[in-house]
Amino acid sequence: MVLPASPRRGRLRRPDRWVIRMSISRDFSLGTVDVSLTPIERFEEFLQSRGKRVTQQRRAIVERVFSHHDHFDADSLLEQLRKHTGRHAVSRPTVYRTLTELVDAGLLRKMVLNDRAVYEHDYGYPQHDHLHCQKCNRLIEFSSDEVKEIRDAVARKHQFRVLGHRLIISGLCADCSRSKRPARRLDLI
Amino acid sequence: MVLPASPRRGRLRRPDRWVIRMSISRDFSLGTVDVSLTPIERFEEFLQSRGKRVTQQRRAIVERVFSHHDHFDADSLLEQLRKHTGRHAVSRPTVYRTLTELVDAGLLRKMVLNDRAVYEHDYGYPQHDHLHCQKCNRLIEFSSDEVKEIRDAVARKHQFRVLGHRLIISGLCADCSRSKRPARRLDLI
DNA sequence: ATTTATGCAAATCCTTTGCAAATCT
DNA sequence: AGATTTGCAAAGGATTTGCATAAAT
Repeated sequence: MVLPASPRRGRLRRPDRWVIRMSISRDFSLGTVDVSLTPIERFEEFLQSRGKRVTQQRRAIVERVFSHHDHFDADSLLEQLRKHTGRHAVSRPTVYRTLTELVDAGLLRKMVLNDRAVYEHDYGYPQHDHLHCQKCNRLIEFSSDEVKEIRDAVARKHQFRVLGHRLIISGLCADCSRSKRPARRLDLI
Repeated sequence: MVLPASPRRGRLRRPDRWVIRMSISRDFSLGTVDVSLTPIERFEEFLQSRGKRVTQQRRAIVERVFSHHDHFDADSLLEQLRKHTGRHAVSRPTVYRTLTELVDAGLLRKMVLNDRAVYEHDYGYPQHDHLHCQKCNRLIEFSSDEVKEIRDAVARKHQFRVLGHRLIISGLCADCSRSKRPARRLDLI
């Protein structure tokens, strides 16, 4: 993902089995990510289990969010919805509210980069970590079993019950380290 | 440091003050941290190299910050300054401005936990990562050479120039995983 | 004597909330 | 019908900034 602007993609069909499309850099194969429910179905299940309702807005948001694999923030999602959903766009508060629900439902993961919340797919997507370019803001995903091993070993030693981890390696991506312009200050990782 | 129960933006009032419960756990020896300059000296050097001035406020802040090893945020620093520096306290904007300079100078590291910026010593302090308890907010420091090795290997593979990394393992600390109360939602790590 | 810093108040930015109207089940 | 959601406008909270004054070189 390159934070400020994000690319657009086509609409989401409804395949028998949901397929993840890629668009950002990724350094591991997805293999056959096998999830029995589509994100929308999974979300509806979640909503029902909590006595919440399946509204058009919630549906529109999940569809847009899972129409392509990318990192995004509330603003970019809002803009995508305006572009793609036209007059049925969703309001900003609803976007925020739904994003929170999607995280609760385990469909999205949230992280903070440069002082704003950034989301990425979680449901049906393999666990991974990130390289973050401080200059162009690009995110590169990578996966390392060793990280998880270290994590678990350290946790065990401290009798700590792991619920997750986040590793962000920050610096300059190949392109940016070639250019002369100075990098921005290492800020909020 | 035990961070306060995180007030989510806007929804809750922030507590007037939380108690900083002694310093944090550390799982590696400091060894003989060998730095030729004291933090204040180092900072003065930095300021001079940039044509900035050594003011009483900046001095007061560095002294307070390095008077003990702990994690802190702008508010707690501000309060410490009020307590210890009495009427010569420093204003909030100056605290923020100086904190930024200290990060630039390499004296402090900044991270975001529960939606607020948290700082810790960097100068003369060994590189390390954290275990973060989602329930009590405790931070446990640990050090692992392997993390750095993995980091560098991954970076090499991507021709990525590493400037730093951040690994936060979140979950429940030993104490909290014993207790019955439910953990808070995995939020902003 | 200059120039940079400080403090105050006000502004920003992202995010959340109160409430009446609209929408689900 | 009855309950939950939505959208709007406004509020919140951490952090930043404009500007006149104070302090450092």
